[in-house]
Amino acid sequence: MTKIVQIKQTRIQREKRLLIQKAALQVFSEFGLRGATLDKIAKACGLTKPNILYYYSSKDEIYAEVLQSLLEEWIRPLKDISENGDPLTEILKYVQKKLTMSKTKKQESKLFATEILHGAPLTQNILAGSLKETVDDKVKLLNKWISEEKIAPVDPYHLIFSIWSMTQHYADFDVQVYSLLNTKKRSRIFQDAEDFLLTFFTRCLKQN
Amino acid sequence: MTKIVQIKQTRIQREKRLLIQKAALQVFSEFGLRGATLDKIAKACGLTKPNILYYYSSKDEIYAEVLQSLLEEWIRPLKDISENGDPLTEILKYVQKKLTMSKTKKQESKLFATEILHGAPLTQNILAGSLKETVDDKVKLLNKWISEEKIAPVDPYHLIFSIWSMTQHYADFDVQVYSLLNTKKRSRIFQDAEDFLLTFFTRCLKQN
DNA sequence: TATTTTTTTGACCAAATGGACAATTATTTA
DNA sequence: TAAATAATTGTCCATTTGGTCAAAAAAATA
Repeated sequence: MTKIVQIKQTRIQREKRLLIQKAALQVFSEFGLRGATLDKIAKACGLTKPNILYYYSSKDEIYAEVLQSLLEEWIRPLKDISENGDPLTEILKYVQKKLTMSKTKKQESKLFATEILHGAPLTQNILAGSLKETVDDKVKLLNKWISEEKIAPVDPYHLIFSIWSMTQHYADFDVQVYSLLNTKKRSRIFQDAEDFLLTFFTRCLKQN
Repeated sequence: MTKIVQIKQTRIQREKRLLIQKAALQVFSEFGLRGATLDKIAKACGLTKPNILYYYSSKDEIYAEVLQSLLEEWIRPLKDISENGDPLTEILKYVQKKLTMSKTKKQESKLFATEILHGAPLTQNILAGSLKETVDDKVKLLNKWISEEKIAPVDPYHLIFSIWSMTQHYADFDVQVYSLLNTKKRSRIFQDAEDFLLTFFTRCLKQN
């Protein structure tokens, strides 16, 4: 008795899986893991529920895959902080990159936030694993810059947390941010945010 | 035909409603509105499901009440920023207060975050109403301080956002924060965070 | 084009869940 | 303490939802 295992994905499989992932991201980020239903995902991508379950064996599997690919993207820009560039410039570039992600990847940011907020059941190992490695690495670099007096002394862990929190705020809490600004300021949220953040971190990190 | 309407709450009603609220906060903050079930809330407070529904007519009503009381608490400290105190000191005091709330009211912070993250369906009117009023009021004050050159110039809206995001981060993303710190630093998160934030805002706002 | 393989779907199922309700028990009040 | 009111619970129900399955349709392949 041999079970035939399909190795290579067909064109249709590639297309449909992507289609499902996109719809799932949308639905999961709006409703969370438990609030999202297969029917909603099905509707969002124009497939039937059993059809979705032909490509993924369960709702949780879809969630896990969406989350996985999102996490890699989320970690990446941190790695780009380079030992060779000008310290302040490198940090400001990172801030800018994260802010841009909040603008262009709002759904991803919200889904990630929801996952962490609820205890990161599927993400904990990644947080404590590859993310921690990268963070520890950059913390060392920041400490080096501090000891060389290239940036003002700060706790590098908390500096990283502050960058994450301030930039992601514009994605995760967009509803609140919008509610509090008038129409004029609403239209230039991201410019204003960028100006603010760059000024802020410059004042805080510049050596004088 | 007269329907008898009970005006005054009995002792038992007061006690049990509070009991339910506490349990509900716990369950809602962990699982979100949709992930939370009446059974979980019932278990958490040692009552039966029908008994809970004797005090609240639906799960949504419990959620609304928990959220309502949480929101008032959430807005309050902002109002305390006083025109009369020293500007920088007033702002730093607010930062400290918010950070303390992240430490002592973690569940509340998480529930609030989840609500906003998912579009603030029950909160939007409060955000655009009484919160916006308070924020606008403090923005004026900050602008006044800036024009008087008592603090360095910044966009006051984004300054407020930055305080919220950085302080709440320690409650909402606690799992991530913990995962990334080693044991030693873990035990003094809130001291380190406070040092960091006070240094940070001082450097950013001090007039020189 | 005939055959095989992949894809799609309608119908169905079991578990979970919000909620109703009548009957019972406990507490207040007269 | 008797009557009235409040509180509690076991049982039940309808809906939602994740998931199954066999049959039909479509696509790929020989």
